[in-house]
Amino acid sequence: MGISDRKERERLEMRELILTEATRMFAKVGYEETSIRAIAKKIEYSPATIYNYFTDKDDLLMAVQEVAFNRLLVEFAKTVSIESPLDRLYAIGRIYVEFALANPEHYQLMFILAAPMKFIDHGVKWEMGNHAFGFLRQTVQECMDKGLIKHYSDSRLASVMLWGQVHGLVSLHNCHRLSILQMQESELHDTIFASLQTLLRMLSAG
Amino acid sequence: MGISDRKERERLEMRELILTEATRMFAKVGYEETSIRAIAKKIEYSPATIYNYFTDKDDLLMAVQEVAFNRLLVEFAKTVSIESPLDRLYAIGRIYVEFALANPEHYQLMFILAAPMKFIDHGVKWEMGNHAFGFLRQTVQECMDKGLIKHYSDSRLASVMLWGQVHGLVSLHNCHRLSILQMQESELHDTIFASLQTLLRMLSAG
DNA sequence: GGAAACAATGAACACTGTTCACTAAGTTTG
DNA sequence: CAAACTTAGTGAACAGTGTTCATTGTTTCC
Repeated sequence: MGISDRKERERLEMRELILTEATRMFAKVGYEETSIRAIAKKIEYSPATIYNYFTDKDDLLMAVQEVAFNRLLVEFAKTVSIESPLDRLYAIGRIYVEFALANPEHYQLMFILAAPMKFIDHGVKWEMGNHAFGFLRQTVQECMDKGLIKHYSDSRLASVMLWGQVHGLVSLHNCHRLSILQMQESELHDTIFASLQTLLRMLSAG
Repeated sequence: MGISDRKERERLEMRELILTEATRMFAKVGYEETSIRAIAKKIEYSPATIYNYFTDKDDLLMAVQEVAFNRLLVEFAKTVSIESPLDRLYAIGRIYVEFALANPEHYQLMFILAAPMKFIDHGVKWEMGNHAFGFLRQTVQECMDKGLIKHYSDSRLASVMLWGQVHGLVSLHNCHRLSILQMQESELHDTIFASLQTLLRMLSAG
């Protein structure tokens, strides 16, 4: 049936139109500050139309989160060619930090906002998070297999420590809490990268 | 003039009434989910009355942040009797984590929400943050003076690394991002404390 | 050509933070 | 004591939010 194929295609195109605009606007002014009405106006449709393609704003948020995660994963994938797992680990951390600094609003809806996790906890898995974390953990495991990280025996624990370190610093920075250091923007960035490097050095010097 | 004294006192009492209720409700359901109308109803006043004591919701938020910070600082103060600066450092970290886990919504408005920092960056200092960070930094400095932390020469940098580590883990946990570890709540808590301990051990084993 | 399916929407609902003219009470003055 | 002034409290309104739903107009099917 060619007609229903076309309908399906048009439906996906419409969904994509909304999603693309939402992704752009969420990145620009943030999730909370972007209204359904504003998205509708930009794509020249009625606000109610959006609800024919997404059940609610949270659903839209989840879709944008997926887009953002895929962008991060594309960056992560560039590190597979790095042979030394320790170098690769640093590269992953660096990419994570750079992503967070370059896309603060997307970072927020991936790792900070409570909203997208509503239906998590109810048995539903957080697939995107799992995927990204798995990528990190794999490299950490490789480091441990080669005896490059000795402080830990469980790659999950070492990974979560690394994740916590970089997430902590970039999120403090993105919400202006590091202003107390009275540093220039570039100095702050350097501080974050240096902390990552220090942590890795200490972990590998076990 | 006794009357204007009484008026001043009554004004402060009214401010306190609003602030107390706001503090309670922000802790219970969070800042965003607490409406001015709900606070007004609870204290049996009109919503407009609140605006006679606080310029807007952000102003109220800042006042609650101060209350929350004072509570954290009271806990911090209990560590001054610990002689070993390294033990004291661990105690401070533990208190920080426990506070964040016990008061997630207050933690959020102290360290995560962007709103209260609007007028920061414009030259205004973030006094409460400075105060709490100063407390941490002092102990870190003492550790360095006694040669207990060798990886760093600047206590600011060592402090911000520690802060980043604990903030990262508790904030990931509080917004359910650590669900991917599929651990029990108590296991997650242990993991956070263990990470703090590991970091301190590594820093002191320089 | 008439019936069924469906995408798009205008209007409404229940909220939100916030403002402001107005009331009523308390305080100061003549 | 009464009149003038100050001030705390408020009802009503405004502009905005996410969301729902009956109605429209078009397309597809028989």
